[in-house]
Amino acid sequence: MSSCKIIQDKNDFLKKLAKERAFVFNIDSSLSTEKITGISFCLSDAETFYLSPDKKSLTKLKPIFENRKIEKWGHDLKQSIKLLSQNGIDIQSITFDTAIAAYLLNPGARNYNLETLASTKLQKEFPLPEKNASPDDLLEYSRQSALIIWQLKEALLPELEEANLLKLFKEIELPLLPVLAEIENNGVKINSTILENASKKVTIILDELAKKIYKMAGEEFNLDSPIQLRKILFEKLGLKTQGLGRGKTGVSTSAGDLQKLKKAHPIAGEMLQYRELAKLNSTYLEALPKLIDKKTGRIHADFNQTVTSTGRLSSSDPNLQNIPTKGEFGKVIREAFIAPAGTKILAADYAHIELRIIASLADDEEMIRAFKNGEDIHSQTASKIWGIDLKDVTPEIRRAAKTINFGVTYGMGAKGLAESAEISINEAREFIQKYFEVYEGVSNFLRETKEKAYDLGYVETIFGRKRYLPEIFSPIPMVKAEAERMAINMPIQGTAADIIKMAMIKIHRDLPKVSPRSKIILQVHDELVFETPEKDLEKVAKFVKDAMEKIIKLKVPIIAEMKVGDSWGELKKFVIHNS
DNA sequence: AGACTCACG
DNA sequence: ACGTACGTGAGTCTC
Repeated sequence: MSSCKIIQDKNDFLKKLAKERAFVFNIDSSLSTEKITGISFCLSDAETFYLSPDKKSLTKLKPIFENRKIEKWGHDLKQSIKLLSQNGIDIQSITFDTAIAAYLLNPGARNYNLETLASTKLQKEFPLPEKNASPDDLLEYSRQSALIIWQLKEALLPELEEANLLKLFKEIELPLLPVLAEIENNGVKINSTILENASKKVTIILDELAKKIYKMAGEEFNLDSPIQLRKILFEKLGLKTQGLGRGKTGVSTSAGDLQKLKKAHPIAGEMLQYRELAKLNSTYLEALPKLIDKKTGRIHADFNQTVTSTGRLSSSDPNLQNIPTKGEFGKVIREAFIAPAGTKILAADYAHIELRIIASLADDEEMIRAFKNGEDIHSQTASKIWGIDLKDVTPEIRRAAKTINFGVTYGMGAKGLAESAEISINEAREFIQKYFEVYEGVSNFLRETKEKAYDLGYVETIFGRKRYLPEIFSPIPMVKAEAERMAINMPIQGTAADIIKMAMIKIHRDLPKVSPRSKIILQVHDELVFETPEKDLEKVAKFVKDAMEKIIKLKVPIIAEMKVGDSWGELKKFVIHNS
């Protein structure tokens, strides 16, 4: 590693940089202040340079970073894009990100930091600096990391080509990077008073529930401790544990199992209420107000691009993809996600996207006809499975059909269906059998997908995103069955992820022309959320709906449902008028 | 650090 | 006889 050359003079370096065809850069920043503390570079002849940026050098860097003819390579560049953007630099032509490349090559790895990649891809030890490292050591580490990134890029590019992942990389994942950076920089406005008031109410209810439960238990205990609850339920109160789930430490007290205990003892119902409210209070009502950024007054979550095995995004710090939707207080929490004065929240949801993808991938005649028909898909499924008229489908029957439609995308078994649809295992077996008679193409598709996983060791989406499943060759039936379910689910969930990512890229590119002040603020797997000036609502809704529905042509129509409101919690269907 | 539980799609 | 529906992230308890 000592072979790399070092440029000494800043102006010489900037002149040289401007003439490069491509370079690696790596930004160091302070975690607390989010300020750029240094930028290391690696140039074409393995020369490295470390820049302590001041106003002047950032000004000189701007035209270089914004020059579309100079390619920029880096590692985990989203944070860098955000930092540059906050300094008025709109970076162009990012053509390699080593973290994303490594993720596409093996999306199950979970860890794509430089230290790990240097070891696995370059057989090099590149340890993190010691805790008591000197400033010189840190500078040297930063410079070395730029060189490592260059070498990783050289190693990963042919691997992407070999695995046929280059198109996915260039056309979806890299263009998505600045979209995610912008979503994170945009953030979402929160009315913390709504959350604080709701938390006060919930705390009072929780106190009352606690008193009730202590009385029923005959003693006080920690309601948040599953172990203590287990002792109360099964030792002190002597409730039967038959038919209940088991974990590694004993009988489960999960919501599903408490539900089964409701008939045996009223304490179960009270615990269910306690759990529901305690969850909302600690995870959302109390937590979210603390995460409002003092500078922007908004919450800026992370949208992670290299986490999931299927190609979905994930969200963290905080997770804005699991904000409650159900119940009285669930609605209140969403009502705290507000649109600033003069704007509205606009939400666009793909309707039954995964089921449409199955219909298309499986080329299932019956399911394709159902979607083309435009009627409610679950009712149609119910009508066909039970051979009854559409008008005779009761809500109960429809609910069962909905469960089975969902279950198909997960590779369900009779037992799982029986549990979640609250029917007997025999009934579940019968439903599944009839389902595969009605949707024969789906049945064949699921079988072929498992066979493909076994032949190739991986499965893939329509865009060639791959998930490797070595467990499919396991001699242990349970391990193999698990891999088969993952094999079934990934092409469906992953294709949906590909599709919404493509839509996000198109929308991000063209939205400023339609409505320069509109912002993408959230992505929740099949939903995009925008903040839009009221006067632009009609044209933005029209543009977004059109972009989402036409981003790819399947064998069935793709439908995006539009909603609008003053907050994420009070959205009403938005009807687009014909022009 | 791991287990449990539960919020979302 | 049995542990079986996919993908996440976070708060809390326990050791």
